[in-house]
Amino acid sequence: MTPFRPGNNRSLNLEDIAAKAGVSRSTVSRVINNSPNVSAQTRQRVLEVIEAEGFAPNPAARALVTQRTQVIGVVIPQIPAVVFEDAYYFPTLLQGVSRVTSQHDYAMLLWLGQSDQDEERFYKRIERNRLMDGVILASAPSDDPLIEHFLRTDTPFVMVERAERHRNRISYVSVDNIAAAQQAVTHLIHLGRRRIGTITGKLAIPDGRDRLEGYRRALYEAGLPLDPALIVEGDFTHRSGYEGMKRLLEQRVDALFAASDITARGALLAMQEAGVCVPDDVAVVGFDDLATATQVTPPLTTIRQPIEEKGARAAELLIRLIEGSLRGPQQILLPTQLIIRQSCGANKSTPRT
Amino acid sequence: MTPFRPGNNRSLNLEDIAAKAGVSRSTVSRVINNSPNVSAQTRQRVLEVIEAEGFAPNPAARALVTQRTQVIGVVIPQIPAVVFEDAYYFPTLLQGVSRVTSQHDYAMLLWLGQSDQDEERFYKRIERNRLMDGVILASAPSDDPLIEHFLRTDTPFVMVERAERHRNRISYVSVDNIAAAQQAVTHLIHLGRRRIGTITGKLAIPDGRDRLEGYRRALYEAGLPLDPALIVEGDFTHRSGYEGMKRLLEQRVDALFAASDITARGALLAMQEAGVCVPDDVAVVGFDDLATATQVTPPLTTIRQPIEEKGARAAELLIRLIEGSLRGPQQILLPTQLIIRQSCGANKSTPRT
DNA sequence: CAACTTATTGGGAGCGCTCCCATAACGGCG
DNA sequence: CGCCGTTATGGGAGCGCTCCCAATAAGTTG
Repeated sequence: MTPFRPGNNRSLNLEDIAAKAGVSRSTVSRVINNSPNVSAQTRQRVLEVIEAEGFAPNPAARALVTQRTQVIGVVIPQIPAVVFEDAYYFPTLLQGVSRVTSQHDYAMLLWLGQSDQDEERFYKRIERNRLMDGVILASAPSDDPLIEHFLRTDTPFVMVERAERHRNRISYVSVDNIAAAQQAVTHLIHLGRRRIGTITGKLAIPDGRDRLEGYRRALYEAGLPLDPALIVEGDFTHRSGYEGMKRLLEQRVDALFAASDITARGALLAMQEAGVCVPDDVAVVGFDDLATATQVTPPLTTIRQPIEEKGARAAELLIRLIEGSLRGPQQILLPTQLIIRQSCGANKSTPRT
Repeated sequence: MTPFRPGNNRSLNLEDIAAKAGVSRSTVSRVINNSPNVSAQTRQRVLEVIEAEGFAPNPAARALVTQRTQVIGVVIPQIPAVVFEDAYYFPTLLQGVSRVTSQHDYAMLLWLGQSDQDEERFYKRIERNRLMDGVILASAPSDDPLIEHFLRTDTPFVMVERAERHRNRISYVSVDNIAAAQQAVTHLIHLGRRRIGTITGKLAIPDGRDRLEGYRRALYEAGLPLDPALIVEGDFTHRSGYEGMKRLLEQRVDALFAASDITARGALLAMQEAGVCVPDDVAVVGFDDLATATQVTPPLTTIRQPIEEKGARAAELLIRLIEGSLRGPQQILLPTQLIIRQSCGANKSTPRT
């Protein structure tokens, strides 16, 4: 990396390397871009010079002509509520994205929405930025203006939630939240629970709505009534779990399906304070299988979703869309898994791990 | 954003805008760069065209000549142990960085170390990348090879921990971990605790070492013996808190200073399982004041450090170094605050917030 | 009113790369 | 041994911008 600094002697370019290797600019370019039309010995010689000089081509010059930057963007518009509470989720997702971009030699430009700040400015900055070959859009509400913009400008992008509004034009990587939630709630039903409450996630986000839908379907399939009083709207946060559970306790629920582990933890706290025993009085199932799931008492039964893989697959898909080896829209659902620990009461002896 | 796509009609450039406004390329450039030598009415006309067309100058072309990209990097080499456990820390730090880069119209390139993957490749990719005007280096071990590299290549960079090895050549933004830890432990001493154990952070990282040093100094100042058996080496993780506390309980400690809130939570869990009462049997003080501190029972007494501000100040400093309005090295220590809740036993009635 | 500033504006050069085309080198073959 | 298809190499053009300098317009002054 060689940014400009006062007095900086300019860094090497193709011509310099060419001179040192006794060839032309073009040949060096061919070597760097793995063009086949270079003799083995010439290639060898050039590579040696490149290595010795630690040369790397100027990405700006390259981008100027190729119209490619080898940079993808990751946009997370909804910082405050979601990211900070569910703090495990985003680093993990980013980790997955990072793993794949690294493999494919892309860099990752991160855009975090600011709660306090001008939203319009945020969007404008992203829309005007022309440094990105494509974008991963995470936890965006389904009416996010960027969706329209990317569609209109034909910008490759991948969402990490199920798309709704333009569902047949949008690529995404997600899990089957409906089926997963249904499995979680059905599990509670099989354990004999009948008054099952739920604290939902943010209902502006498909994941939140889908998990609620899964809850509904499980009750319906089991022929149980759908009691609105047992559904508390939350937003994935700890607080919404804590407050929501207080209300559900008044309804004398015997089980809880929480839309995230963080929310479940908030609910656990409320029950602990109320002297309610988990799982004997109330059985609990969470969602995500964050690290925190095993760090509470009792350890949480939950739905494991492959967050890191979600990020990785999204990045992979995006890069293929950018490079044209795949055409959109592509929609991928990754499998989830019900992880049974103690909080649901099905299992008295599972270890913490 | 207008990446290349097959069949894409090339996006607008200065010349196009100039034609539409009836001026020359140069004048448009002057308007965009706020050069004073443009008549008010010309400027007005050009701005209108720019707005109407949604034009933004091609950053690659601009970077090619200015040698500036308006991009800073954020490098976090130590993902696995630190980021995932202490998951609140990094999003918050990034949030702070993002707030400031957004204000100054910089973009943020994120580099996450991969646990499983070729470390050398990671460093090489960063060193070779020439898209960054400067770098923020977070949670790097003090012998991180990037430090040497940035110094050698004269790349502006800022660390968010106290620098050690080249301390008089490196800019950083941190908190006074030593003083903060000392305050925490002194607080325990004032509460009458005498067998105070500590579970340290990662000792390869200055923050970890400094917090241990603060612990030492507090004991020394109070004339208490320094018992090596009461010092358990950890790494900021929940697990190290859980395991570490088991060992400390054998030593019959009456207080714990944990190097992070996550670690404190692990310790709390171990004590809960052992039937040890907090704060009556063992008083606990953590570090960081993460959201989780108020979400456990009892709520954690802890040292609050301004993580978001740390990121923001680091970004601000970096940008000033890049733009030359400040010369390095600059070293900034932000204030911390002892937040007293119930886990130390000093306060029986504080609410959760 | 000529000479001289000063405020605007236009256009050439060049940043470092890729792409295209022209040229050179090289065998193999009739 | 001349001809032709490869294969390898070199150099021009141009991506879209900024910077510099020249040119023009406009205003000032002796």
